Amino acid sequence: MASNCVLLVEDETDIREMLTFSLERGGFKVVPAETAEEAMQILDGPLPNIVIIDWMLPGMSGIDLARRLRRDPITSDLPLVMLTARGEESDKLKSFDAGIDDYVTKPFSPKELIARIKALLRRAGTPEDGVLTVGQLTLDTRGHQVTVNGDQVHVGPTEFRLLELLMRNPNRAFDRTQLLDRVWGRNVYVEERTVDVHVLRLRKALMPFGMDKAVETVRGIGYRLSPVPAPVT
Amino acid sequence: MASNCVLLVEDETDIREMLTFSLERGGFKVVPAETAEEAMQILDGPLPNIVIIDWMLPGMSGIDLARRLRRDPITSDLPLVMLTARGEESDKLKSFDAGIDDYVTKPFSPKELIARIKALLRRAGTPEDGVLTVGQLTLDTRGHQVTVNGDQVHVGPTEFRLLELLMRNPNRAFDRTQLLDRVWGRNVYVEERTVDVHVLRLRKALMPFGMDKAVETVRGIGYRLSPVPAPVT
DNA sequence: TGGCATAATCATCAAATTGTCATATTCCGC
DNA sequence: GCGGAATATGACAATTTGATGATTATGCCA
Repeated sequence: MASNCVLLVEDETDIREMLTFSLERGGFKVVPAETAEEAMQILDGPLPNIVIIDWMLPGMSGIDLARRLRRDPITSDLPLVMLTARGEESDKLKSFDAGIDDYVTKPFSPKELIARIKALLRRAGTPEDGVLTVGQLTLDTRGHQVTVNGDQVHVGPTEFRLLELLMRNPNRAFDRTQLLDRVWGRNVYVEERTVDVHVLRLRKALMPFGMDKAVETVRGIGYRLSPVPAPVT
Repeated sequence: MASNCVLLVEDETDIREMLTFSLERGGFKVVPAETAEEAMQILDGPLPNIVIIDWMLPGMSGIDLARRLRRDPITSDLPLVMLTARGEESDKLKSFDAGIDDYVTKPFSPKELIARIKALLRRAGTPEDGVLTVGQLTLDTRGHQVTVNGDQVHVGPTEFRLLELLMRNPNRAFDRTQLLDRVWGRNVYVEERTVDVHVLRLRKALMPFGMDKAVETVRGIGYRLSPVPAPVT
């Protein structure tokens, strides 16, 4: 399912179509559902990024759907927005109590709804943004951690920066001058051979995991990180 | 700053007092500020869990304050709720655009505001019950208690705040500057080495429970809390 | 005002990291 | 296969960084 995907659970055809139109114009992919039951069926497949639920639904009510989604571990983290015609305070409180994230009363401006959805997505957004992945290798820039299949790899600060550069540019070969400039910093004088040593140390650290082959030598040029170790020729 | 701590930025005395009363009855600790400038000064110290900002403020406006908080890395993650008398759509859109999380128009029901705050705190990863859990570690922000498998661990106030920050961001490495800013407060001058000492004390306190390994040193960077102590490499 | 608990600083020791060199080893064209 | 160039590797000393205990300062409460 695409990135900005909204599951819209609304039984009234005209409102559903109006919202679908507005949301799509707002850059969202919309999957419509007419009932809570249909919504749950859809949620058996790939998850959307957010679910918008109408309070009044035939069959299972919106709030029951919300409770259900919160209870299921698979959907319990999904951002939920409740939509309703009534401005009753007790309804709002019940909804929040059921675990929804936001509540919008009709009539509402589609723009405001979109703004609220975006704010919610921003807040719910996967906090792990600093994670680079190349093949089996994982580098967490926030946590300063390198892992192979979850196993922690210990590398020194310089090797970490070196690997980070390589992982940000997989398959690209850097010569030693470039590496020195970008890892050590410009106008810092160190021997070019020093790069070799750090590449060696990086490989040694990766060796126990069989990933040392990922750092390839480009003879006459420098080094390159390969997602898949090159097949032996 | 206590667990469910709300920074309330509101210049009108009666509204501020009414809100303070309601919020405290709702289980929040309230820190009031009359102006954006005062709020920023407060935010130089330990951070609250959420900030409620009135749209209309003397001096710097509420929306400018919101923008400012979003721009500063230290406060950029703070949940923000905008409060306003006007129901103007353009105001709402501008607020959401400035990065706020929710928007409530006066007159509003205090109960709804509290429900929205709780929903936001839930979404933002700040548990309302004040209990953080990372691995076997448990930290109760309300009772100011740290436990490992139910056994109480004694830590001083500074160690407590330090641990709280780390537990709110497991697996994330902080350098000493960040820790000083967020645990000690900004513009407080203390030696960077002081962090080491408090980390040491925290580890010592956790040692009898074998959890001292959870506080990991990230050489060249700072420290990190790991849910599962890393296997020796 | 003492006394106590916590905090901050400092000095020192231990450990990790780093750059360089000397010496293997590998690669490639011939 | 040979020779030279390029790369890999192991060792080492200097430097940086973190850990730790002693010491002093600070704040709080009776």
